[in-house]
Amino acid sequence: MDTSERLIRSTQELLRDRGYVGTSPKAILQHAQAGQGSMYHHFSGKPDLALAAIRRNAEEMRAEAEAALAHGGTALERIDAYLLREREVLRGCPIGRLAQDPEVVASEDLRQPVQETLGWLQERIAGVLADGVARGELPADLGTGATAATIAAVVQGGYVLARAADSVDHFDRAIEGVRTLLGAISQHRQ
Amino acid sequence: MDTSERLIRSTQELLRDRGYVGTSPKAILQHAQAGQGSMYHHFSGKPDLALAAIRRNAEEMRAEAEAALAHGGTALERIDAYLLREREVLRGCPIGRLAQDPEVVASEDLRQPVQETLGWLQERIAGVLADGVARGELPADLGTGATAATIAAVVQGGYVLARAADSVDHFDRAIEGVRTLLGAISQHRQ
DNA sequence: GTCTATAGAACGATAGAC
DNA sequence: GTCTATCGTTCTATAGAC
Repeated sequence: MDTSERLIRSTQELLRDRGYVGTSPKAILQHAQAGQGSMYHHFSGKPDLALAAIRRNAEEMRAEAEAALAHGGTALERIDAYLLREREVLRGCPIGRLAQDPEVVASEDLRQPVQETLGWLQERIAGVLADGVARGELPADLGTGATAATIAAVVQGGYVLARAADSVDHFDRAIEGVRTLLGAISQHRQ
Repeated sequence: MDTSERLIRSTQELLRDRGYVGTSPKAILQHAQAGQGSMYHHFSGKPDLALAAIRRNAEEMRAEAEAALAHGGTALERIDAYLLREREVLRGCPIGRLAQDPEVVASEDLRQPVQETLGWLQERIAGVLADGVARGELPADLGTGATAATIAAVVQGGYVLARAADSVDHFDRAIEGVRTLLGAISQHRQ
């Protein structure tokens, strides 16, 4: 693996674990086993390298979400596949994490991939729900956009509750709650 | 207002906006209009002052949540009062914010009030839901604990989605979705 | 209690040799 | 492309005068 790639991957890890303000170039260089010169040869500075790493994290998260949501079955089975997919819960969401970082939110460039990815996720979930409505699996008056936002929020909030309690159970419990609510509404269809 | 109080309140503001790793003693002192000596006279250092500020933020958040949840009416009306209470959404949750901070999570002392507050919140919501079940407003087989976790997670996740999009609408949409789901289940009672 | 001065380390970035 | 040396600043904390 070349140095540029090692730098990006190291930054992905550190951004996820410590956020942007909590990640120093020095820490990245140590993790990537690279020298000062390498980083400033391949990237213009910390924001540039971080942007590359955030985009990579965004691609990966999108691919994993898509893999779950593209499954066959009913709309609810596809949502379940997404909600129950494997996650490193206590490390937090590599993208959602950054929405809480003051310098990411303050920078149009750094925030853009975060906004795009979470926006895409909600639209993708809303599409799956709309399929379910079209097939008569879900009530016709289900607000697909609002429900999709709720599903995405439960996952993001689940990370928060789990990290606060230092326990994956708290994530699982929030997911269980929303799955129960969704299951009840599906049997409630017109 | 005395200096100690000004230091705590300034730290409350900065912790909420920038987190623990993003907040320096220097920034606190400027915000509080205090000198270097004052801070180290009243507090042993950054962690000590941060702990005082986190506890204060926790008290305040708890009081505001309690005010909403203690309202009269049905269980769902009380949950609604909580979900719809005024918030500075784009600033994020003063407590949930800290669950994403690497140094808060790494310190037992700093994480404790975060864990306690979010734990209390979920128990309080679960209690309101249990009241609703006892009164026949909600289905007997509602998992009150899991549902409470979901409600708390939607709020925390709503902050994340809103900050990512730089738009309060994204918070409101997630809240709308969970209110609709809860409303449907309440008419679904046995 | 509050001030200024200072400490040693880490911060993010640049320079210039190889 | 990568290295080491260095820059000016900020970080968190301490010292000592007042």
